[in-house]
Amino acid sequence: MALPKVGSIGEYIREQRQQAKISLRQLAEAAGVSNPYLSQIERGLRKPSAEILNQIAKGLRISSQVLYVQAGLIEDREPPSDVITAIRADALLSERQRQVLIDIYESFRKEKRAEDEQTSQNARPRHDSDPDDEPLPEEYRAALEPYAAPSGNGDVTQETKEG
Amino acid sequence: MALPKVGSIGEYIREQRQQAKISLRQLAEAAGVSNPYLSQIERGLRKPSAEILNQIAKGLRISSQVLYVQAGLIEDREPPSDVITAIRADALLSERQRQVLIDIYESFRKEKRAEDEQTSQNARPRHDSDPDDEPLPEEYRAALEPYAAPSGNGDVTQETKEG
DNA sequence: CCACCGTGTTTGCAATTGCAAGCACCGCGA
DNA sequence: TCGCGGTGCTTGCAATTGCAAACACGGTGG
Repeated sequence: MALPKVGSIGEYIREQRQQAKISLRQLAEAAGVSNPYLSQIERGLRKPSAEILNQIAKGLRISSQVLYVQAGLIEDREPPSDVITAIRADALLSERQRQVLIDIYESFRKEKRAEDEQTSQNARPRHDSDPDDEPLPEEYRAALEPYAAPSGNGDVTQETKEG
Repeated sequence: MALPKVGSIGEYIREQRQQAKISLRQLAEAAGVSNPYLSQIERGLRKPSAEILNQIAKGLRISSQVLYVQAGLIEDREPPSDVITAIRADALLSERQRQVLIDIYESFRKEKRAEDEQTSQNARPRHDSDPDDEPLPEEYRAALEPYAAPSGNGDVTQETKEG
């Protein structure tokens, strides 16, 4: 199962909510669902329907599709094997944004390739979870600078941005 | 709400099925749902969950997103956001890199939307979700703050690294 | 004629969603 | 010491999903 567990959708929602710095009740009201239910969803005790998922996405002001993908509901779609192509095809990005995204992506690819060469052709199927293996190199920091969210939503357990 | 107004999704499924020239039972088996339930769905008597919808889409060999749109679950003018899908499907990225890329992409989208609203308020595609929803709660300002400062200088594009 | 196989539909019922009400805990001010 | 408002969590319960079993109707052929 390459698709994420159902529980991960809850974690993802919670991460997004905490990142937005809003309380569970606030999001519940914004999304139009009850607070206890949202609590259960976030802890993976309930599997929300698409309708609820959609409302939560609205409440979080994020794409519904992101949540659907997280929930494993949109994975069968033919994946554009090319991230670059997808970025270029996205008409909702400005030219500069597109360029930055492609830039970052290529940098990531380069870094990954370097890693790969280091580890030889030792077949490593997945990186699994190496959360803090190594921070992002400086090059990417430059690209991220205007947004300056190094941790993103990846790690909630540790606040890397002190002071 | 004893009468779900999801008739269109059922009709659409039935059309697609008949166009594919397969029986209800065949599609039910291909989709992994029971025949009677599929029958009820096609006649609009039941509102299928996203999971069922996804399986039906698979059985029909059509995009799940099309069904979601038909079901009104992606009514939010979700653009060709294949970028997310592509990023998630790209096995050459580490989990962390994927997260960062998606994060940046979403931030770009948010920023673009804000720009759009600023430039043209008339052509706004009606993003109001609920009447009791506040126009733009302050909470989200806090959420966007680390990424972009709308009030300040929104220009994010800095020459990344390449010349 | 009646059994057989196909179509789609109706009927109960277990399992689940989603919610209202309430619980436990914490920080703050009187 | 209380009360007040905030956080998230637990508990029953109505409403709904989704399915197994059985139904009605039509064609085929022994």
